Amino acid sequence: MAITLKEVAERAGVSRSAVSRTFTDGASVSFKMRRKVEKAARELGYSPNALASSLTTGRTKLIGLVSNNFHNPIFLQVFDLFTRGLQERGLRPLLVNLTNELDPEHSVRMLQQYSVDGVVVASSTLPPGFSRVFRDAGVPVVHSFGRSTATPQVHVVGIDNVECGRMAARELVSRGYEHVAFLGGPKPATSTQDRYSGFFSEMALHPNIKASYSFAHDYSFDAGRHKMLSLLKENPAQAYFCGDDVLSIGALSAIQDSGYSCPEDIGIIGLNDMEMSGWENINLTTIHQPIQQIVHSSIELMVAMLDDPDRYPESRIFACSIIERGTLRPAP
Amino acid sequence: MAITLKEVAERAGVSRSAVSRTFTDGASVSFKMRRKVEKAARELGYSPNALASSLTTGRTKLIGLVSNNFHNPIFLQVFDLFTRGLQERGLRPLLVNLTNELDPEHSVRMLQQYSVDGVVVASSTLPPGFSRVFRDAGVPVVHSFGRSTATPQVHVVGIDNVECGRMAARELVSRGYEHVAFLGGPKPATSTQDRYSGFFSEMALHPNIKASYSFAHDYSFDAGRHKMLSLLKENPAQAYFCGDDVLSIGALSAIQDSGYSCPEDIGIIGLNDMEMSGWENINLTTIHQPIQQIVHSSIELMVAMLDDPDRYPESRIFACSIIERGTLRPAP
DNA sequence: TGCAATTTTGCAACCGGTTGCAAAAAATGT
DNA sequence: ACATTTTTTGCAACCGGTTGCAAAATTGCA
Repeated sequence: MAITLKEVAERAGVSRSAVSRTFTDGASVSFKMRRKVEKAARELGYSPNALASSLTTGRTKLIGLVSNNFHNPIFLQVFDLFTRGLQERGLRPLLVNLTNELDPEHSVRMLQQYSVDGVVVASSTLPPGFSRVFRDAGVPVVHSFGRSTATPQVHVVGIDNVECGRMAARELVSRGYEHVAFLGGPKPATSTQDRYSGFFSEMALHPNIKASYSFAHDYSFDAGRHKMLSLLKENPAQAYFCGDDVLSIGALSAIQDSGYSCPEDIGIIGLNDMEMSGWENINLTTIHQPIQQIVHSSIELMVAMLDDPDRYPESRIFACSIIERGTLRPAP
Repeated sequence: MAITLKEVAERAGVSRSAVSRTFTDGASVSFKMRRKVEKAARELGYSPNALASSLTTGRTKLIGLVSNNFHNPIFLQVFDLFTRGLQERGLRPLLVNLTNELDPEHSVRMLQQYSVDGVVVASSTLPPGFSRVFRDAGVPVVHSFGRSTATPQVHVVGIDNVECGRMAARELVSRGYEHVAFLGGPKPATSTQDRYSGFFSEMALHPNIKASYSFAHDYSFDAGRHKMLSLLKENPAQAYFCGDDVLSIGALSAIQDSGYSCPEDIGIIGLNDMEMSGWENINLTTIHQPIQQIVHSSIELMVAMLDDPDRYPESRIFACSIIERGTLRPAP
């Protein structure tokens, strides 16, 4: 068993409170006392038990990091940024994998049992109601990559997916395509819905351009490939705005395998700008989502909420931009 | 603040111990008592504080999941498997990102402060000494994807990298290549060293085949691409065994961009068989590393160690196999 | 040097649970 | 019905810390 406060106190010949105080900054300890205690602690190899102290302080510095997206490579980057960012601030990410978990209440209970100081929900496919459950349970929550609304009920940090849809549509229009299409991710995801509505609101301004749509059942390579293979069998569009990059890459592979070429026969524009999209043998034109900013901002917001749990919910939206690579033909 | 044991006890009109007992299985509680307590708990929305109980039981069910590899897509799968596997057993992964962390002691201290029940180190690039630090601190540790030795000092679960090197060499020999090469990952990584020595021990049996080597400074696309670009400028080999898949894909992109073609001009065999390697527009021939088995076995071992912390250290090695796709030319 | 103001220290209660032990209650046997 | 065994329950101490409060020690100032 590890060394405890009491043992240090005995060895240093002081009270337990004295030891406790030398290890809490801001406490009143004389220089001599501090030295005595630190010496004893060093000799014994003592380090305070964070969980025991959390009992009285009410702070664990544990942050639930909840996600359901463990198949999209962009989330590796998201986890990297979150874990490092949290660690730098002395917070500890307790990772919760929601895959196959149908009952959000279950995760809420679990995280409450561990007295997490806050929860970050990182997902674009979870319904807004999910993060609200945490809020209702009195746990500070930030929904990263969530849907931002004018009247947010929990803190949301992300992008304006409607605007991204418009942006993609404008880009395809400007390239002179006469038949464009939306190939979305999972239909129920808010990100899919918003990109869809943005895309078609823009296309409505161009009634002479044909615009169609379909959905892949997943933000995944296989789903994109599969859907595109079937689209290619019947009158495909000239260019597709795909749900995200990994879906786009699936679609690209389908295009190539079916004897078409991209961007000559069919154009593709993705969304996310994940690292891999820049690889020379993929070279995907895509809309850049500023992941780093989103994560940093989420952490900042979380830290702010730890001080003020009743902070008024806000939406933080970051601008996206088109990264031109090789999967759209040049404007005529 | 959350509901506590005491409040439930008061409402149910019983002692605190009675409440505690109804929530610890295996404890002696009469049916009537259990019902009374559960009713009160339900009405109050009580759920026990896991950290408080850990104080007396000495168990937190927290498992440190330590890694330094947040850039290799294969680790997303690793995290997925670990988090789900641990969750299924009622354990909670506390994620630690070691990127930029030079001092292992620091992480050890941090994990000790949180009284983790055990630590999984998931990395092929961390030195064996790193996981030993945990063992020395009295924390049960499993090193996944680590180097297995005949006399393990901590539990290791992984593959036989030396054998993989041999396997790759044999494969290239059998394909009739006359100049082969090893393009390793970071030189200090044990995985690199072992694959290197296996590769050359096999090639030593074929003195008439030219064999050269070099190292990329990282298991990454950029490192692979960069290294291959420079190799292509001077007398490249006919086929390369690359450090891992992501390195291979970087190398492939360099080959294609330099006007060579794969497998016609230059062959590539990778290692890992990550999901992406099977994508039709990558289609990499590679050595399959049974990640799922490794993770499952690591978790199993960890669970076993929770019951018996002094369990004798063992190495668990899983067989790899070649997955033939399109980046090696057929045997002559 | 003496006295008030300030700082440092220890006591003891508390955070939210668990558990050994003995008393109380229920079950069993005759 | 009573004695005996078994099960259930509550008391109180404990897990490893923190913290309000008052006593003790130190400091400042006349």
